[in-house]
Amino acid sequence: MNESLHKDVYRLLRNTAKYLKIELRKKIEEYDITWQQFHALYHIGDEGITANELARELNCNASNMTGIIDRMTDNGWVYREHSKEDRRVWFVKLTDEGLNLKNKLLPIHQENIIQVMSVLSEEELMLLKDLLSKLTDTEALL
Amino acid sequence: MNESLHKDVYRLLRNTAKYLKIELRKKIEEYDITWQQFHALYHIGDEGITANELARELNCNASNMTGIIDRMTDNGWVYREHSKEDRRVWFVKLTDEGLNLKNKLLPIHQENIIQVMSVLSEEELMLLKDLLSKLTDTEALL
DNA sequence: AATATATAATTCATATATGAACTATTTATA
DNA sequence: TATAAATAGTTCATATATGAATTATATATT
Repeated sequence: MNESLHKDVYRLLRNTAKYLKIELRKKIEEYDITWQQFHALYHIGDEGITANELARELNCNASNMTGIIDRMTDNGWVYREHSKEDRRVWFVKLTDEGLNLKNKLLPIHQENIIQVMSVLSEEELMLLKDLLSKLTDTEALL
Repeated sequence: MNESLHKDVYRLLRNTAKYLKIELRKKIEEYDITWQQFHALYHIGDEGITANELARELNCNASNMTGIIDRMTDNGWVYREHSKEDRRVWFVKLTDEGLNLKNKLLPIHQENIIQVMSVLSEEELMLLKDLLSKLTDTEALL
């Protein structure tokens, strides 16, 4: 098999993901929130979420999460609340302002995603989904 | 059309790219070089390359490049050489040590890429390539 | 030639990433 | 129950990212 095909597709995959991110990110950051802070907002539900869970959702590590939550706290969008069952655990919860911002930005972001992905037909999207799933389902990645 | 399909595929695309990167990165960083510094090494040919061109190759911005080149210089892998035609321009060139490291790591990285991508058949790779190309070929992204 | 404009690279301020070490708790186990 | 091992979150050091402002130089225009 032509082995440069592997490299070409890998490069294209990385670049595509990166360009889509840049495109979507630009649109979100127009609303004076960083990309990662927006994603954190996205994953904080009414019950709150722990820093560790949030880090897992964002695919980032816990130490990184601390700073992001700190800055969001400074911005008035979230606050920390100690867990009663486990004194080690903090729940991150939305302030009213944070909830408002989330409710405002979420539909915008969803619409942006649909827009950039709409280049592909439904058949193509399902096909792409299958191919990508194969790549992440490998033992080597887990 | 089911609109959550767009979001699912977008998320999968981002996650796949991220996991592949993490996997490949881990293997490279075993050799005591950072991921970005390795990619810089990758793109510096015998004639050298300017900081701006290098930044474009790495999809990062020029201000970022300065620090990466600085650290690579500290590590003894590259040096800067003033252009004779244009005093604003610096060429980044490989030292012998940098060239040795590049020659050592390049085939390892290529092999790693082939390994993770080999989950897909040649037909699947070509299909994936087509689908991804459609996503980056949109006007919206340029 | 004098001035305005553009360009290459850097510096600065801020926000992520990453992994190692550390603190406070909790859970497991001898 | 005393102690070891595990866990949640933080701090620290270092390396990227990003965009705005700055410096030095080159090019275009009058």
